[in-house]
Amino acid sequence: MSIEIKLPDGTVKKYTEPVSGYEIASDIGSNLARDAVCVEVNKEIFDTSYLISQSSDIRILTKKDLSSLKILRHSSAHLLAQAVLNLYPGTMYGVGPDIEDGFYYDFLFEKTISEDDLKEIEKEMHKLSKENQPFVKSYMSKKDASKLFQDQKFKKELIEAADSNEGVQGENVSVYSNNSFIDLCRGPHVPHTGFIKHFKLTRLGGAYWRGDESNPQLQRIYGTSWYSDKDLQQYLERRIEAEKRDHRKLGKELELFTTADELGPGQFLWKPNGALLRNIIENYSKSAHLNNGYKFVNTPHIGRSVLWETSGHLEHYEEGMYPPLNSKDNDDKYYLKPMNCPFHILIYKSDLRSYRELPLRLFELGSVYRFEKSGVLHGLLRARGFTQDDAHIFCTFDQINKEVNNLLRFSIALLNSFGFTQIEADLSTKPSKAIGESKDWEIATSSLENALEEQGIDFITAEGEGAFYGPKIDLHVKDAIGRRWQLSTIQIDFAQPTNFDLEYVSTENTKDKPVMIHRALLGSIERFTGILIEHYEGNFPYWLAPIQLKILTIGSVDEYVQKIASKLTNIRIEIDDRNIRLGEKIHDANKMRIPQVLIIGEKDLANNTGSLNRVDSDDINDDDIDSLISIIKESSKEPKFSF
RNA sequence: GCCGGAGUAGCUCAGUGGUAGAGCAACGCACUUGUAAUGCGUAGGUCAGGGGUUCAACUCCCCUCUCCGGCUCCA
Repeated sequence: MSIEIKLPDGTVKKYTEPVSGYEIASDIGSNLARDAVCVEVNKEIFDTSYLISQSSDIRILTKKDLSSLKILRHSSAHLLAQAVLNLYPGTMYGVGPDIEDGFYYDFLFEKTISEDDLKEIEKEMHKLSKENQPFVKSYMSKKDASKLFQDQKFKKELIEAADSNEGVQGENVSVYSNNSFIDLCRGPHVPHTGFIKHFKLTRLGGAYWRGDESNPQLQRIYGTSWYSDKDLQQYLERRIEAEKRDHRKLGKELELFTTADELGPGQFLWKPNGALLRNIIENYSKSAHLNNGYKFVNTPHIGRSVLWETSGHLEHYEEGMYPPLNSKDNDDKYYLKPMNCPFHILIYKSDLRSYRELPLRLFELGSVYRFEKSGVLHGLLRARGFTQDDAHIFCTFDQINKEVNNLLRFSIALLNSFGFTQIEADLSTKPSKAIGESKDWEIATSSLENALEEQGIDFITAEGEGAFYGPKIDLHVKDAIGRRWQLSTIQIDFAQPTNFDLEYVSTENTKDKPVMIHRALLGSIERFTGILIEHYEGNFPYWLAPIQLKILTIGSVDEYVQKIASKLTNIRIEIDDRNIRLGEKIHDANKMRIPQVLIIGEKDLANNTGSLNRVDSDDINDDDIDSLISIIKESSKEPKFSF
C-alpha cells in the first residue's frame, strides 16, 4: 500500500499505512502539529485525527486560516452545550452552529435561565477547556442514535428528519463526544477543548425550534470565540464602538428626533436639527431626480379598498397593512397606503399614453404606513410610518435594460455622494408566493442580471427572495465599521401592469402593455438618516451637518458678528453669545458635534480677524475674517451630483 | 406576534416593604469671561398606567402600554 500525500508547496510525502492529519503535521514540524486545527483533504475539511487512506492533496489548517475560526466556533458551541448540561442536567439541547463572529446553542431548560446565569456557564466552559478533552468522532446507525438520544427529543427529531447538517447521512449518523458529552454532529472540530480559550457568552435570547414560528421557543445563548485574547478584546471593543453609534442614542443627544407613547409605536417626531438634516437629504435627492429625467407627482395617504384589491396588496399583505378606515357615507373602506405604486399607476392611467412618452418616470417622496409586527420595530431603521424616495418607471420591454443600467449608475452615484463607497448587490429571484407568468419572471430576472454584469457590480443571487410581483436588485453598502446595510432596491414588475390593465399606443398603433420598474434608492428617508447617523457616528460632513457653523462670541461684538453672518449666505449658523466662559461654549458646540466653530472676540473686532476651529483640521487662529469666511463657504458646499 | 429583560425629575442613573435621591440640564443671583463644563441658590416626581396583597407598595402579585435584547417577518 502506498499513499502519496501532496502538500500545498508541492512536496509529496509517502505513507504505507493510513495516516492522520496530525501525524502528517508532526512529520512536518512539532509547532505545526501543536497548531493544527484541521486538515483539508482534496478541498474537504476533516478533523486532524481523520485517517487518510488514499493519495490526496492536503493542507494543514492552523489558527490563521479563516475556516479554522468557523471550526473553533462550532466547537465552542459544543463546549457551551456540555457546560449547560453539566450545570443543568435534564436540559434539552437543540442545534448549535457557528455564526458570524461567534456561535450559539439553543436549549430548552427545565427552568428558564436568566442573563446572570451566563457567567456561571462561562466559568464551567473555562473549566472544561482546561481539561483538554479530545473531540472524538464516531458513526452509528440511526436506530442506535435514536436510542442514545432517547431522552433528547430535539436530537431524535433531527435524526428522523435526516438533517445532514447535523451529521445525519442516509442510514448513518456521526456523533462527536468529548468526555461524557455527546452530540449529533457532522464536524469537523478542533482537536481538543483546550483550543477553545478566548470566548465570551454575549447574549441570551429566544428562538423558535428549527426557525419555525409554529414550533415551541427555546432559549438561545450567543457567544463569541477567537484564537487569541487580542482578537477577542478587539471584537468586544468593536461591539462597544457599534453601541456608541446607535442612532437612537445619538438622535436623542443631538436633538434630531424623539418619540412619544401617545404617537404609537414606530412613529417619530423630527426636532428642528433632525428636520434640517432630513430636509438636506430630501432636497439633495429631489434635485438629483429633477435633473435626471424624473417627473414629480404627489399622491394622498389613503385609498379605497378596491385599489388594494386590484393591486393584490390586500390579498398578499393585508396583515402588514393598518386596518381599514370606514366611510361615514357608505360601505367604502379606506386603507393607509403601504406603497405608493397604485397611486402612481392611477396617474399613468389618467391619460392615454404613447410610446413617445416612455420611459415615463414618476417620482415622489411618498409616506407609507406598514403595520410592522411590534417586535421588529427598531428606531428609525424599522418604523411603521416612513417616507420613501419612490419612483415608478413605465417603459417598453426594449427599454428595461437601459433603464436598469441607468438606475444602477444613478443609485451608486447617489450613495457615493452621501459617503457610501463600498457597494454590493443582491439579485432576488422568484419567491414561492408569486403572481405573474413564469416566462415574464425569467425575462425580468435575466435583464436585471445583465445590467449588473454590464455595470460590473459584484452580486450574489438570493433565490426565492424576490417580491411577489417581480424580481429585484438590492444594493447594500458597507458603513464606517464594516456593517452591511441594504439601501437601494430596483424591482421589475410584470404583474401590476396586468392587474391595472396598463397600456400604451405603440409605433404600430397597437395597444401594448408597458413594464413597470419600482425603485427606491435611499429606501426610506427615516432609515437612511438612521444609517447615516451610525455611519458618521453623528459627526456629519459639513454639507450634511444640521448646524454647519457656530459662532462663539467674547465680549460685545454683536454688530461685527451680524456683519460676518450676513456674508455667510446659505451656511446654517448658530450664534452663542451667552455671557459665559469660552471654554464652556466650545464644550457645548463639541457636544452637539458642530463641525466648524468661529470664535469672535473684541480683539477680532479691532483687527478684522477671527479664529476657526474645525473637526477635521488644525485650528486657524487670529486670521483675516474674509479669508476665514471663504474657507467656511468652500468647505460647506454640498457634493456635485453627476452620473 | 412569540421568548426574555426593563420603565424612578427634561437627560444619565442610584434607591428594593417604613418621609423619593445624585449629577447634568432648566430657572435666579454673583462673576464679564480668548480655546473641552465658574460658584452659590431655587424649582422640578401620581416612581409608565390600572387593579390587587399589606397597618404601610417605587419595592410583592396580576393586567395593559412603551422601550431594549433575541426569534419570526420585512410588499
